[in-house]
Amino acid sequence: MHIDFDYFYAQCEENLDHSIRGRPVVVCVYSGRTQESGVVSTCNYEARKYGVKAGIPIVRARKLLQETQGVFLPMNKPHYEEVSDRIMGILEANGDHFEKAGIDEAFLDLTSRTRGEFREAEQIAVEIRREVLEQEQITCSVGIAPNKLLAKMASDRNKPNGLTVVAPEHVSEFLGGLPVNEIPGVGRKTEEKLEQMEIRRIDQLAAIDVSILHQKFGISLGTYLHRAALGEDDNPVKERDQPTQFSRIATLKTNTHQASEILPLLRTLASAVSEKLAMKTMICRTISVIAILADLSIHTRSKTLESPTCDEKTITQASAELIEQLLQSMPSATVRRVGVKLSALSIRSGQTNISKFLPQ
DNA sequence: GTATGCTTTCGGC
DNA sequence: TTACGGCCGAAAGCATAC
Repeated sequence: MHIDFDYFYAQCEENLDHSIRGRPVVVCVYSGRTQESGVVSTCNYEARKYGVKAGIPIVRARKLLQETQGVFLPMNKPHYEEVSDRIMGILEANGDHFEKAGIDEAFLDLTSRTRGEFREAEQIAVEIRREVLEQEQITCSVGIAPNKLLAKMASDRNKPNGLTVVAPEHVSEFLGGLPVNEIPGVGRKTEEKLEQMEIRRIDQLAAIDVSILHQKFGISLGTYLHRAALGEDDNPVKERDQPTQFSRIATLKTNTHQASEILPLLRTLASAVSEKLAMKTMICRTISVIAILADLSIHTRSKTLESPTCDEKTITQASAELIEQLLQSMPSATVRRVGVKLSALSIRSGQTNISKFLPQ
């Protein structure tokens, strides 16, 4: 089973202020560069009627909603995380295995508690939706299917507040007429490549020889596309353990190539992400910087340490060196946004190094 | 050639 | 027609060791 919280951030905002219900609600990420610069994070369905959607610039959403009583709100992520955590608790209690797949979605494996009976899974879905609505006033869309891939595609079918069941004997009719971009992982690039092959629907993809897909997309993606088109997926619902990376990214006031104009913001980001690492009592072995240029192209440079660290000075210093290195390697780069990413994480145990075990 | 590890890019939400 | 965030995880691409 896949559970997706409907237009989650905007629904949280509707619950914080009931007076905005029924009006277009747009949750925004303001970059701080100018009054209205930034993008739409998500919006409710009233706003979607006018063409507003995640990822478009805020100024464009303003124009689309200029004739309406549209509400524009800044993102309040800590609040959404609190609501999400409580809902995840409800979900976890209702499955044999639970997997959080993002702030607003999760998978449950119900195989053993329903003994594979889809009607029983459907009853559990009804119960879950009632409980989440009662406790948190959040509606969800749910997909029930033989595996994670199909469950996710099923939850997408009837949004918002939908419940879609795809029993094993209905898999091919469910997939048949859908466009290829309904397959998770098929974005604009893969869609275009398939379009060139005149493959638009999943049933057309299913009819293609797997060796042709290997040739066009490589073994990994080719095999995935072939199996997905047949509704095959054997990934288990698996509890996600520790996070694998932390990052902080922000937009510069003005674009620049000068390291001196980037370093103050970069240091702030390095400090913030170091603090997050320390708060989680973790250490990192790899430090990366990310630069997004004026043309929105993304470039990164990274460094892997001999021994992992959580030291803010070390992380700040490495970040500064990496951005200098990136700027030198791209003499014409005009930077718009910068970020710092920490990865190769591990849990910090009692000792910070092994020196006391080495011979003197 | 295969396995492994590191760097960079891609894509979802 | 343009406009344009901040995260995350995974895959791709490449180098090295055997």
